[in-house]
Amino acid sequence: LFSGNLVISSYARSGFVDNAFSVFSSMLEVDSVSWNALLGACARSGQIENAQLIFARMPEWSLSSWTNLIWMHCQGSNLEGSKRAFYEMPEWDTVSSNAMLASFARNGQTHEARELFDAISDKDEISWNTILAAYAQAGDLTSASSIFLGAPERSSISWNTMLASTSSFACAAQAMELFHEMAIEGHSPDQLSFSSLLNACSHAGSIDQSLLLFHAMARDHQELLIQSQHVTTMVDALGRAGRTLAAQELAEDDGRD
RNA sequence: UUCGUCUAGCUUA
Repeated sequence: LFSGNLVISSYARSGFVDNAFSVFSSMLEVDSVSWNALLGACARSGQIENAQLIFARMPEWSLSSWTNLIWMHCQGSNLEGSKRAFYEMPEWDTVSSNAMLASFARNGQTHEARELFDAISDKDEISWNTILAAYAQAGDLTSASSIFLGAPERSSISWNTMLASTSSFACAAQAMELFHEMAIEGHSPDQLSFSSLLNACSHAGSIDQSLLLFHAMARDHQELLIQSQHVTTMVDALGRAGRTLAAQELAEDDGRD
């Protein structure tokens, strides 16, 4: 049973829903973990019909089952679906509330997100990061900053959330500043931080600044390796700016066409 | 590590 569940969940994570199904049906005995793992497999791969069938057939519903539904509808930007599941479930915990919070955030419902956030009694780091993301995605940098500063702790995810929002809703200089503060506070910028920043520069129209930054990345952060995705971003930015020659050079440096 | 929740861009367009 234990090992069967382990196999189902690993298939679920890799997106092999069919395999998860066959393991499930071949098991002599299943429990609620098996059912939830199977439900999670469908939810993750967006098989909404199947997920609903499984949900209906499950012998019992746990917090995990409901949270899977909320999360699935969140991924599909189906706010009503998330809310239906959330309000139908008998009790809430921090994880299910966080999932609902994410759905509000993704669908731009910052007020409802805030109400729910305030109502969560045991807020964890994810609750804070999710409400932060709600404001960040809506471009409300003022509220985002106050959440960011008010949170009990700031992880790399919090920093990246702020950085991404600043990159798209404020100016490149501010994004750059955050980027440096992040490092000073002991959170190494990662691939996400870089692409936000590159994007900020290219949207600011300062292609030359992007190029400088790009080369600085290669120099100062070799431990991150310049990933081809960044090269792609740069090439695209150059292309959009009509700098086809520079784009070509960059692409060739990277060994592509 | 037997099940559920948080961040960007690019691509698919």
